[in-house]
Amino acid sequence: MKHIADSTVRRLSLYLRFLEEFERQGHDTISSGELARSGGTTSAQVRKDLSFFGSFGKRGLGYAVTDLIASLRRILGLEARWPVIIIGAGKIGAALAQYRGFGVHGFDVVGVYDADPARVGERLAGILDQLDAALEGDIARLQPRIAVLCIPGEAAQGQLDRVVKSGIRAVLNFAPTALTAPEGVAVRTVNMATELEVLAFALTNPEA
Amino acid sequence: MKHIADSTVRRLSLYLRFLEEFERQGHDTISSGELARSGGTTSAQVRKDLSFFGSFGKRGLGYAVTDLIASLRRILGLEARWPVIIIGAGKIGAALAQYRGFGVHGFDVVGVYDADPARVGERLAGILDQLDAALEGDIARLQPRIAVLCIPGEAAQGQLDRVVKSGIRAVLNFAPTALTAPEGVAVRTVNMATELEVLAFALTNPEA
DNA sequence: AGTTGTGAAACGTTTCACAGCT
DNA sequence: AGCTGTGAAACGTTTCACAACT
Repeated sequence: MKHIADSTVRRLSLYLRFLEEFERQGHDTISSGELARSGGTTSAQVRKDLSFFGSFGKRGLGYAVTDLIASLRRILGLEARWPVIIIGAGKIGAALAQYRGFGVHGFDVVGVYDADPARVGERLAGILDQLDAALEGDIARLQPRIAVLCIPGEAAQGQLDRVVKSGIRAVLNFAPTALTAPEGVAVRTVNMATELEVLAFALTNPEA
Repeated sequence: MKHIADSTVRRLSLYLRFLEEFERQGHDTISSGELARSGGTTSAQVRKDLSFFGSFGKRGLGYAVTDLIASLRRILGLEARWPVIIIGAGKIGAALAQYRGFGVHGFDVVGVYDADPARVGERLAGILDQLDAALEGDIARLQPRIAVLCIPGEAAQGQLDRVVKSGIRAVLNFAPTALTAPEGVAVRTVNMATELEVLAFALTNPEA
């Protein structure tokens, strides 16, 4: 397959989100123009994004909402459910562990780990474990495919290396550090400080 | 000023993060190559990013760490502190409100609002307020420059319109919805579902 | 008539490569 | 000798515009 741009995949995810809403509202077809408005893009962009994966519409008519949802779910790899572990049960880790949206979108939190498993209390009972040597065994047993890192910056690279060594190939990083991973491991970093600084820059340089 | 790419601003923020660490380790000069490694990019990219704003290095030598930190802080608009309000005190909103990293990086949480101010309890006491008609008055009085939306998707556009009408020009959105804002208002959306779906795509299409 | 799918053009970003300083 | 700063080249992404189809 030809290489697909990150920006394309991000938009496909947004289209899917909007289509699900659109279907709930009882619509059964949608045009690239309507879909574009939802994602803050253009109709040509929508058609181009989809064209990388095939031909899903009917000329003169648009796209069948239910079919397009199914196609996008298949393209994004959401036909199966994805088991996820969360490393770090501080405020962010604990908030994510309890976030119901995970499950709705096809991701199952199968484990939460913290160096101090007492820290969060009974709400994570049954799922919060000691972050120690047992992690490797748990990964082998539960086969999580994605690890979410919610630990301090200085611990992040170490835990990333560790889960990669155990076979995990996708990491979502909330630590405020750029991480390096071997070829074939997907890492996405969500960095609060950077997001705020981009906004500070925009406020400081309104014309840029 | 020439338009600056979003990707450039993001990298500047990462460079700053790394430089602060590098300074703490006692180094006083750094080359574009060393800085590049930290941000997962190339030395030419680092030099190009900086060149949009001026000339900060010494040929043959590199960059003076402390000076470059000061320059980046000025470029990003971090010389003053930025007052921030958080709309929504659910799990994510409450976690952010208590996140110390905000303050460290020059952002002050001056208000947290929720439709039900009883929900979080005493830890946000003195800062958590009812999300009601008083918001407009608070914005006029406290002059926050950035609003962080931590509310359900269906409420997000409404609260965005509201804070924009009160004069806020920068919004960080954690609701899983694409938002529209008038020209001149910077909006950044952090969407958990999309981040996970990009990882699911990467796992499903290892070659793409 | 209306909308898709898609090559080609336009645009933007990154990489190259080297002149110019220190 | 070493490293920056930067035009120019290469590359990637978005937009255009229109033929193809319903």
